Amino acid sequence: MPKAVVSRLSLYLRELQRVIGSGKSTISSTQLGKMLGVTDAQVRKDFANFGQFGYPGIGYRCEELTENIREILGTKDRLWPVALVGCGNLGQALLGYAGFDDQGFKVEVAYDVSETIIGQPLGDLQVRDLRHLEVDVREKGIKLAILAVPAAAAQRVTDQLVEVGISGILNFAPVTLVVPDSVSIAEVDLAIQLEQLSFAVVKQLEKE
Amino acid sequence: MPKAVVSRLSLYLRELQRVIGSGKSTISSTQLGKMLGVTDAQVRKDFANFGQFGYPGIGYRCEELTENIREILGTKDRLWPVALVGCGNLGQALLGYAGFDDQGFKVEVAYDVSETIIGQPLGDLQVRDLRHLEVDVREKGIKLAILAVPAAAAQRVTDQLVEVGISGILNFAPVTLVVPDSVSIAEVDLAIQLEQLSFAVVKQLEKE
DNA sequence: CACTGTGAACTTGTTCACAGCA
DNA sequence: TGCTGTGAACAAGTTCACAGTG
Repeated sequence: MPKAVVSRLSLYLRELQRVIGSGKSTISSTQLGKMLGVTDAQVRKDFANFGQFGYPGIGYRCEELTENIREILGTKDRLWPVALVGCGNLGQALLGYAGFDDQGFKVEVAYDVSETIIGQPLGDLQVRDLRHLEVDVREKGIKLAILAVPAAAAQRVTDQLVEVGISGILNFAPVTLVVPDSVSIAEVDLAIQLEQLSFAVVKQLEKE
Repeated sequence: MPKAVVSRLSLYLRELQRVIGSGKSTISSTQLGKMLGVTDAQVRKDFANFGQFGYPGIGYRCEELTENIREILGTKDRLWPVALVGCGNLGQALLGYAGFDDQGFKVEVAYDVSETIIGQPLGDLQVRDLRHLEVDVREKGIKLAILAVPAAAAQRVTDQLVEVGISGILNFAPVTLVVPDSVSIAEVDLAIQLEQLSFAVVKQLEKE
């Protein structure tokens, strides 16, 4: 199965939630595809990887499809506890960021190594010493971590995360992390995103 | 040309900067490829899209290659002025985030629409009323914007950005933005990234 | 000799086109 | 009729393998 499929599933989900909000109860592959700029065949093929969710002549029932996608992504009837590691500027903002909760994720613990930050209240949490990581992770069954530490510390902290059994890391440090195959990484590098835009803009200017 | 090439260019650049920092002056496609998990042929093909940068028998000169990539991405000898739109939690953190400057981007202005935020100092800037957008963008020659407003406002603000001539938008709102073809969008949706991890983790667990 | 650059082979991912169903 | 599900055709992207070069 193409791995771009999974990221499209997330996008379908996002659109479906909007569609449901607007009161529609079914949607065709053509309509759903248009919303994110893919063909109708693509939409159907994507879902076909996981089963048969549609109704010929009708389309897809929004509520039902939503549940099916959640099931596939692993966020149905489940709230993933997440550890936030690094409570500087970015970490703090991420904690404040809404958007997570209703998608099935909840930041349960926040860590830092700086004496001045440890113990501070942050949202409805209190920043904890990274030393507690191992015990907390075991106790709370945490599998996912958000890594918002400085680049220089990223690999070292990652090694600790892997050590205590974290299986997925959302990495904000501009560094290629080395992890075992059993651990997944998602990367967000803001400079890289801006570079992509820069390239696109320069190319566009040339075209004119 | 495959469009994944451009994002790999950014990654090559990131690694090269590390390599240069460690004192190496040349690097082979094999070495560079290993750093981000691609084949040596891939590395060479990627660069071949833009010219001939390597030296048979030697490899690539790191400094030179870095400059060439910057040239391609449009960040060589140039500092892109960027507008930050939305100065809530996330917006503020993004402003504080380092990483931008030395990559050729500088947030020059920050906007909000909330009376309580407008006028507040933020880093070495002062939050401005979004109404000034048009004049500022023209005066400062701004082409790129970071959009960190609530989902509900995202499309409306985007329309304004497009209107005043912004050509690239880094979007943090969990919404598919509609823009003309001449405008580029890069998306960062944190919930989607976590969903990708959730899927990967669930799949991994099944495997065991 | 160690490496790049590149056409040709291959693999992966997308679209087409139509059978089958409500 | 309006739509899904899907094999078959096609397109895009990646790897191979080797000629060419300092």
